[in-house]
Amino acid sequence: MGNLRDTSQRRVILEELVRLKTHPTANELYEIVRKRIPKISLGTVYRNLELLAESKVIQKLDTAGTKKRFDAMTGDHYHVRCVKCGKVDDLDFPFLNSLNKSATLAGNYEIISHRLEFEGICPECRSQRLVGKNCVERESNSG
Amino acid sequence: MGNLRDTSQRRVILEELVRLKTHPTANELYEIVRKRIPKISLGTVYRNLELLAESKVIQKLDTAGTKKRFDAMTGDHYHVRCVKCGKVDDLDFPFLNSLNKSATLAGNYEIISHRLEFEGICPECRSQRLVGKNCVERESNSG
DNA sequence: ATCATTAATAGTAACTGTTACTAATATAGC
DNA sequence: GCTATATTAGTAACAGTTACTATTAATGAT
Repeated sequence: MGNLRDTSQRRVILEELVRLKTHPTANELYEIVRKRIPKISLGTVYRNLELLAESKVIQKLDTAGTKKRFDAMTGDHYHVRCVKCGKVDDLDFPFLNSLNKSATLAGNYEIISHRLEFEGICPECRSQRLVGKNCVERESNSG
Repeated sequence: MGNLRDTSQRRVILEELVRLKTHPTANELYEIVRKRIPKISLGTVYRNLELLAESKVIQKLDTAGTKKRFDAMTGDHYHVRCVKCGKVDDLDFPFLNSLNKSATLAGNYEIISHRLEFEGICPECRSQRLVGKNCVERESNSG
């Protein structure tokens, strides 16, 4: 883990993030880690998530909204966010390596990366719609 | 403008956003509008940007980073952010309408939209690099 | 031009999400 | 076990944003 010391807080933070598939915010992860380390500090969780992202152990998601999210899966891949319940899932979609080159040719920037995120309705919310429940749209309110 | 009253503050906020091509944050726009309305309140700028976005008069950009950005150009189009100087430009790149359908077929979500943003080096920073100046990377520090 | 209604404003307080500070503690290497 | 130092908990501070309320301005009718 590079130059980072092997503290129990850091290990538990990483273990829980690896276990989660929900790309949690720092606050959401903090609530989970607190069950195992009751005296852990929110600042410790924030700091460790940043450190682990800087060390490429995890990935920080620069997604829509004002909260940072984190992902234990560090390879290039896309995400999808449910506009009903707000859940963020991985999307098994081929990575579009050619996009950067195409975009460089299209304009006058030298393109080095892209970020692509999808929005949709997850299977659970889709099945609720079919049943006829009137799910009130919750997320995608950026305020 | 829908049900919105035609106040001078609202008109100036919209005029300046239309004039700008930099997809400014609320604070950046506030500094510009204050030159024309010295007593305008930051809260007024925030509230009007949200109202204008809700009324589809402008577009709110859910881009990377913690600050909201706004764009007077409401049609579907992509943006590119310079990793050197932080500027955000429009990218003249064909809108990938088929992405949503491809993504729906790839997974179990019903995809309804996507957001795609590019990162690169703008012409100005590219030309500085060629001249040999050591530009220290500024943005893309999410802290 | 005036009036009544009501949306909108300025200024301020409060909130959310995040980061910095510092005394104390834990890790790592010897 | 000791020393150096990274890391922590708790707290303060910060950045970005939104809510509150007395006051003001826009609007439509007359």
